[in-house]
Amino acid sequence: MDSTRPKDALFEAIALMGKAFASPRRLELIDLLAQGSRSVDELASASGQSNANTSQHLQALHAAGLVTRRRDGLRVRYSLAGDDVLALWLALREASATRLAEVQRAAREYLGDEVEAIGRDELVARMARDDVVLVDVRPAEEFEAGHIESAQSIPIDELKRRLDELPGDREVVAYCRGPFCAFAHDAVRTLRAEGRYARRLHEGWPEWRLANEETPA
Amino acid sequence: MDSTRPKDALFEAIALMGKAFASPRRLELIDLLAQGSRSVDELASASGQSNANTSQHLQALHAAGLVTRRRDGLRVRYSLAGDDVLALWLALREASATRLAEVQRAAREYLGDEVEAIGRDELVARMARDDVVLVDVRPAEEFEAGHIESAQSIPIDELKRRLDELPGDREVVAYCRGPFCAFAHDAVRTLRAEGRYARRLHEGWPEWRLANEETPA
DNA sequence: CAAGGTATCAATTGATCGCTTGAATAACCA
DNA sequence: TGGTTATTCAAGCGATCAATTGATACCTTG
Repeated sequence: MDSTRPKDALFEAIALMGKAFASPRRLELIDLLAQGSRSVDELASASGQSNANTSQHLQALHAAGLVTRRRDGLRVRYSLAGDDVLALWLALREASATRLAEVQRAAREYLGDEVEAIGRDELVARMARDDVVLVDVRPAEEFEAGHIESAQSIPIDELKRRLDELPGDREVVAYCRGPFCAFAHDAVRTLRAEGRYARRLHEGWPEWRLANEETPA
Repeated sequence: MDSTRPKDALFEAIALMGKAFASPRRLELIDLLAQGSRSVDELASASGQSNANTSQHLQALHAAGLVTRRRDGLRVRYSLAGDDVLALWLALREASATRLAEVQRAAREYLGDEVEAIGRDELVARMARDDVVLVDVRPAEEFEAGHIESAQSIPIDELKRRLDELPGDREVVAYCRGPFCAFAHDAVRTLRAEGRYARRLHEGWPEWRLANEETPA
């Protein structure tokens, strides 16, 4: 019963996709693409890598079936291949945060002191009562590529000088790219330093979108 | 805003887990562990690898937080670290089957011609009518480690000489380790060659168990 | 058609990975 | 205690991978 050879081929094929998740650079690219499609040099500068290296990693991701690309004039825009890929990335990130002390430590180091958070259910309830103002603190292009319905866009860079756009009588909830993105943490700290009551949404736009796709309105 | 260094540490930490999914051997070990806990040399012989090599891969999986181990007398028994890890493996397998032609080809090669399958919902309905007989064709130890409630165990090796244990008036549904396990396919082909009406359950025991954990009875 | 920007290719280097071999350790048993 | 089995450790070799560099291909604009 040495039927092991064709079985090896199967696992080798699956490992083609697994290998794509083995490099920190590629994970960062996937994380960026979770916000929406991007060109090669947008991704290169966002991740601080050379164009050539970024292109190479993107091709690896493409070979693994994780991303799609299409030409757009001079540029090539890459996107995640589908919501199953996004879900896979979120599951890996979540599992690593649960199981690896290294990840928890790195996250604390990167995000700084924990700030008060709010869950999706509570946010939905508060929004129904028109009780909070929801702020998307990601860069404007990402907001335009997709955002939570009733949110207003104030990129984290501009938050300090646009404080007066926020009504003073309601709590502020900030969200950004996800639980490992520092923007919402920074926003909450900034707002609290100004004496406002602010919390961060525990999840980011990709998680929100995915949850709403699964249970369509 | 060169906040990229601590962020790199985060992605590097997550990649520690990603790397664990980059080797076909380790994927095979994960797949075996999805059936239940196993000792090192059970895993070594099941995967056709040397003990030392298997032990090394298991330690890599342990360092990545994907498996737990405990001594049991002379042996060390490894298990998956939790259902989130199982879900992650199933998601990777599913995504790779969707996105990689390589995987589809290897699966066809390994499983042989497609045999008629049945989904979970239909099976549940038929079982409620006591209309089918459900057979677990995995090795007996795996059946004992956990199985679908009303199933009877007939390992694929013994199926041919135990055909008379199956009532002749009902359809047979066979299941095994999962959609990429050949046992159920083989069982259905064997039974059809004997003139019985048989189908395979589209999923295996781990998928069934996980689905029932999520929506507890 | 030439110029300029964007993306990819090709070749190289150093680092890491995967597997083997042989020795060491741990638990059990007589 | 000494023997046996299961697992792990340590060293080594070949193969693969990640990043750099410089050159090439592709598309648009003038």
